[in-house]
Amino acid sequence: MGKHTETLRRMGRTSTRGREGILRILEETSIPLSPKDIRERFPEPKPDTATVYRNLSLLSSLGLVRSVALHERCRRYEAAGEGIHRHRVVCRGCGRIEAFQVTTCHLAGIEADIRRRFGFKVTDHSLEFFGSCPECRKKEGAK
Amino acid sequence: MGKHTETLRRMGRTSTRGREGILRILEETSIPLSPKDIRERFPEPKPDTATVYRNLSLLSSLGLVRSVALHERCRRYEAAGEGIHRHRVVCRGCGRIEAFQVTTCHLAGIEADIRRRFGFKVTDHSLEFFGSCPECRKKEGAK
DNA sequence: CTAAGTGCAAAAAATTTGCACCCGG
DNA sequence: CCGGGTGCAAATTTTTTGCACTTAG
Repeated sequence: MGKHTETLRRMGRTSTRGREGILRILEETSIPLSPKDIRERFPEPKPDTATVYRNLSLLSSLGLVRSVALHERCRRYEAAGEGIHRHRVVCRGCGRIEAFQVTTCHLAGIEADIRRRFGFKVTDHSLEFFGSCPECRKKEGAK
Repeated sequence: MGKHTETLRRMGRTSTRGREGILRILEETSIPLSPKDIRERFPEPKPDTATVYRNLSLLSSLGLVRSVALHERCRRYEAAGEGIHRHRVVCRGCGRIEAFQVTTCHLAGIEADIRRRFGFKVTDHSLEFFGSCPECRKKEGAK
């Protein structure tokens, strides 16, 4: 049916309104969304909160979605996929979030180092920046 | 009284058992702890959970403590300070956490870039790695 | 038809808040 | 003594779970 039916099918899962919806919603935004945000963006009838959580957890384990931690009370999620590799800057003042792509991730060296030192095989990383956006800096004076 | 009385005093705050305790506990561990972990490591009488939360939030705003997001249900905290700059590797299989220091953080370039592109002044970042530890890789076979 | 997915209600876990009492300076 | 800090209880918020009903394949 939807755009992701195939992908889900290939992974042995059914394509449902809840799953298609979450994937679509996450693809339409550049900043990660909380489960609540996601639910609210569904057209009526909105899926149950429990369904959103269950599907996020399933899609995460399939690698189609990834959780992003921005040091808030709740987790956020973003679409995950092949070439997708984004990072974020979060303003400590107003909470504004900007996303950007990094051309080459300078972290390959660190990952190799981790492999050597701990034997951990790194499959993923998360990198977030925090600071003040132009507006908040202006407000606070010459900080 | 305690080791941190001076620091707190200088920042216009009182030194109390709760605050000294949290700072001491976080300095004694290399992996970040959850509020619950922290409370449990207090000798009797343990402070109230609310007190732990209130103090973590205060110490965070003073920059003496920092929250670390490891994509779990709860936040964790670590001691923050001058030269302290640690990152972590988390095993997706068993949850084991290893901490390590990075000699030079390769991120200065990215931070400058963010400044140029968004006008954000980056004051901090968080970088976490996820993967499988040697034990979990062994268990799962030749992954 | 049948397993997998969903809604609904309730539980569990994490975090926050109000208020009265207590203690550090 | 006084204001900030704490305990205790209760409220909020986030996330999970059990169960009966529905639906995709």
